[in-house]
Amino acid sequence: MGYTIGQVAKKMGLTAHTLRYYEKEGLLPFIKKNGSGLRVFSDNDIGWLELIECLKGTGMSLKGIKQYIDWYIEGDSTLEKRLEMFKQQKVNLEEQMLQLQRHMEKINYKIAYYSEIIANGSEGVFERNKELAKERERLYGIDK
Amino acid sequence: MGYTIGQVAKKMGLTAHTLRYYEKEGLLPFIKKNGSGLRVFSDNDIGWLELIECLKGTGMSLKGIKQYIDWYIEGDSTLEKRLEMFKQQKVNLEEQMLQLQRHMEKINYKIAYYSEIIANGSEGVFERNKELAKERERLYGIDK
DNA sequence: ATAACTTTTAGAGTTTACTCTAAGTCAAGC
DNA sequence: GCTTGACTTAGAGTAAACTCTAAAAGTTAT
Repeated sequence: MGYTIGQVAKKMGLTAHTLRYYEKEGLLPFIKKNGSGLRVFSDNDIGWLELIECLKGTGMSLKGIKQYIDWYIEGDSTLEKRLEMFKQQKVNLEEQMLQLQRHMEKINYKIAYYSEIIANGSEGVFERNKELAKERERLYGIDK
Repeated sequence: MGYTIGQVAKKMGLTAHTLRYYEKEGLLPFIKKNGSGLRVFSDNDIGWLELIECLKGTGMSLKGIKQYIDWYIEGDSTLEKRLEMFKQQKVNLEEQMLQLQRHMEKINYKIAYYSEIIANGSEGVFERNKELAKERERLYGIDK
């Protein structure tokens, strides 16, 4: 129920430096310190870190995350703002997922292309492999 | 078939500054210049930019992208390396997509949570809304 | 209680990917 | 021919997110 900065860093895949940096930037305003000045992280703090990870991982800047935390601290008068923020983040996320799917198609094509020419040479590759030619046409006009 | 830097910037959603920067970093080694020193972008260059967009959008650094381009220029001896790179990028991409799905669950929960308490207040929210309580339990232990 | 390790602070430094400036050249419309 | 806007270069500046340093103090294992 009380963790050191090193334990949390390990658990969350961050460094202690980064955790101190986050705190300095106002992203971890609830962390307590013990009598000797050492940080004591609670499960609640871990929860905040997981939310930070989620928002950062969906493209929000630390500044944007801080805005959310400031709204949270401000209290119930900011409930709509916070809801709106998550709704917007959902829209962004949906666009990101579509984008990644498009990137996946391109990368799958590249893998198929390189596998083909490594196996059978690049001469007449699109005459030989019609599937590849079709996919190439669908994705580009010319391969790179 | 020949575009100015401004036309390409607009088309690709970048700035002319960024395109010059990419060229300086070795990411666009095939761009020609006309008699007066102005860059003339071809469809092939656009294709390279689309590949750069794909690799960048799947988390590769410009340095990593340059490595691929250098391998491409080096020729057939690097075919396996290039294939391996795309395979690795696919693995990364699959992990990213899973990650985004997990983030989506969290964000959907937050939207449901805020919608609920904006509509009906925060007192006894989890006693009132069992669906929410269940989802909360699944995702956390405690809400933030 | 001593050695080895972790944490503390303020502040400086680094990396990545742009982003802008200045001074000049080029191109298109009137 | 002139104006307006786009383009050129080298190089400086910026923003975000860390990342590290140094010196001191706290903690843990033997």
